[in-house]
Amino acid sequence: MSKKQDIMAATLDLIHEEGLQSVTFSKLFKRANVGSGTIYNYFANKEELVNAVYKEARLHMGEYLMQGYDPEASLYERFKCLQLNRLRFGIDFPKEFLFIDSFSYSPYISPELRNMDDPRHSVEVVLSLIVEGQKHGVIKEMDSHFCHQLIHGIISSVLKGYYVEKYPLNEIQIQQMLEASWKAILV
Amino acid sequence: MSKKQDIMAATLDLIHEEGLQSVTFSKLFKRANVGSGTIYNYFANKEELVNAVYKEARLHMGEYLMQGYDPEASLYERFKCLQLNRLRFGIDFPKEFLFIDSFSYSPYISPELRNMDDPRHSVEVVLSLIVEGQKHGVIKEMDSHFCHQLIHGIISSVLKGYYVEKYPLNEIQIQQMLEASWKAILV
Amino acid sequence: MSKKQDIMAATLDLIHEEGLQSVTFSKLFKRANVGSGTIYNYFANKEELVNAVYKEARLHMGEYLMQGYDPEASLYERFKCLQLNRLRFGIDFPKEFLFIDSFSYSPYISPELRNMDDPRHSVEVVLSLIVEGQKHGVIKEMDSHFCHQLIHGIISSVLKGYYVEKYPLNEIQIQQMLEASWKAILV
Amino acid sequence: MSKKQDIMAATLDLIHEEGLQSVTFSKLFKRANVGSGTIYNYFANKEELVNAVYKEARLHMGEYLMQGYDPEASLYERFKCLQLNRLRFGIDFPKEFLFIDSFSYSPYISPELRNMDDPRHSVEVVLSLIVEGQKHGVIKEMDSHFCHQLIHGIISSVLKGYYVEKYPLNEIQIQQMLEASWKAILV
DNA sequence: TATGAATGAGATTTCATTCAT
DNA sequence: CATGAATGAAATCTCATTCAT
Repeated sequence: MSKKQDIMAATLDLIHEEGLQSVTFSKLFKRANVGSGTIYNYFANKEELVNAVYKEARLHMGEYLMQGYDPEASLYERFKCLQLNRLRFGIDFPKEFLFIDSFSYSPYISPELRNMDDPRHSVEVVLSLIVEGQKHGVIKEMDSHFCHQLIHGIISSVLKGYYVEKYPLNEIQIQQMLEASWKAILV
Repeated sequence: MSKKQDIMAATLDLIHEEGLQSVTFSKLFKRANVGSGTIYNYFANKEELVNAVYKEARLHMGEYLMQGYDPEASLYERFKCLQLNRLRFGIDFPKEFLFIDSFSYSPYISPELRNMDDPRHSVEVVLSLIVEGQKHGVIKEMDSHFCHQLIHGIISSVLKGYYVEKYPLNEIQIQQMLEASWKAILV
Repeated sequence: MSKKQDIMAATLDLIHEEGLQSVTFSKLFKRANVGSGTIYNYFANKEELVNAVYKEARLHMGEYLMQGYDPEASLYERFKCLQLNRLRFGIDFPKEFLFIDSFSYSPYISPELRNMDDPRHSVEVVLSLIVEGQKHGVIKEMDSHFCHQLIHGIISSVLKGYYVEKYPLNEIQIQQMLEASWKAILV
Repeated sequence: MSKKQDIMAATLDLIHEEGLQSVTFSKLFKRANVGSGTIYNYFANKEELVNAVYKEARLHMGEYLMQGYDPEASLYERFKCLQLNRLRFGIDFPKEFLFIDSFSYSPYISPELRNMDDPRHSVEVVLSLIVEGQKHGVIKEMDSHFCHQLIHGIISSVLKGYYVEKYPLNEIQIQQMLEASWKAILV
């Protein structure tokens, strides 16, 4: 792995373990096993580093969300695919997921980055799925971004409870989550 | 307003505007219009200050959630009251709401504080409401904490989209949110 | 003496002893006997500090140049007063003099500062003295700034040779310098 | 041009533009268009590089000063030749001239280098010219080094005023400088 | 209580130098 | 010879905290 990757991975680890406000460069260098000046070959400062980590995590998640997505499948099948992919991303990559969740609404992340779409256009896909469902009279009429927030909010919240071990997250809960988020937006 | 209140208000303002990691004491003193030593008459250090602000916000929210709560009302009326109170708290006190939301899972807040209940027992009330609904066959069987996360996640998420001006949040959206969260957990 | 004065005096000392490029903050703090953060209460950074020291030295020299200056005295008496004052300033305050001499034409000093006049208007006095002498047919016609440089250049150069102990600088040499600079600009 | 020459030229340029204390190796490499390790093939460290640049500039100036010098010419002709050569060197090679002027008394330059004479013995020539003039009763009796400083000081000072565009430096001013420096040391 | 100049530990950042290619 | 990524010692700078007033 390249030094740059080492640094970004160590950054994500430390933010997850101790929170951004206690990530110092010296902890970072030790963790990433690089010299103290090395970071400046890649990032002008801490803010740029954190933004780069955020961007990479978003790209990773965007990629993951589209796994196995079949544009020809039924509306519900596609909904289910997107919701499950998101949940599984949160289960498989808790550090990335929590980091994105915490910083998406933080002043640390620039608004352009917050509103970025990814190469697989996962954001657009969700939004157009919602609009399509509304056109077919299956999903309730409402602002598509609002609807987007509804179904994602459920996943985030369920994952956070799982992360602090309020409950397990196995097939039963996964089905409950899926059902809840689908029923929430049906007409 | 007392010096102590000035300091706590300035802390919340700055956390909201720039994020905890960029709140420095010198910014705080300028904003609160107090001398740099004054804070130490009230708080032993920065962590204590932030915890005090968190505690106050939690108490404020706990109080707010129980406004107009009638234990004799119908299940749905009580559900509606709690959900609307929470949403309205987020609308009326965005700084408090976001602060609680961001730091509830942060290492900066002591675990005892994170798990605190308030004098009005708002957390317990929600959980027992869920259990009661399940006993009556109205709410779907699932872990009550899981269910709690579902309905709160919707509110948090909807509010965050509103905060970044993705959409307005007037009576129409409020009703949509209410309906969505109720349908999400019905049998 | 105030901390600010301590810092500025230590800066001048160190620049004189080791040159600007080897003045580090840690040497500065030790020499000035202040804590490492103290400087930032007074100067935003090193450049501001050096500029402040330069400005103070210029003010000091401007003050010194006008000592005993009698506007009613004869042209030569006034010339002599100004030249002697400048030379004596160089003898009495070698650190200030050399610092001004070295940095006046260095990119480190902002052009506004280089061209500053002082409250006693010593620069203007010299220039108008030259113009007056030219009007009376005593001093050769030439650009007054050019003439200014001629007579100051002699002093600077003589002082620098003295500083490295090429020769002593007692009454004999002082009279020789005075005579040379006067003859240099006569018609 | 060789890499070595590129590096030395870039060093002189940067010192002229920003001052020695802000010449960093990374600026140097970019300017000289060489890799960061290349310099160590030619110079052991920064100090050696700067000393090499100083030495080359001194040799260049020493060579230049003796241009067209005719040992058989009259005393004034020889004086004039040396003074004009020095002035013209300053006009044609401002970076070299200023660099020599600034660093001749700086601790960065080793003392042996500061006191070097050049292969054309320009320093000795000036000093013996002064002594000869005094023997013939043309130049006023004074320490020859002192006299040397007088006439060089005029040139340096006039050049520095010209560099910061206080006045032009064409034939008129050149003659005025020549006359002034000659009259300054006549009996 | 309230203040704010002073502090210094520790954070960030720079930059001359090395070394594998 | 030439390169430039990597280094880490040393520099600059920040900021929570103290303390005399």
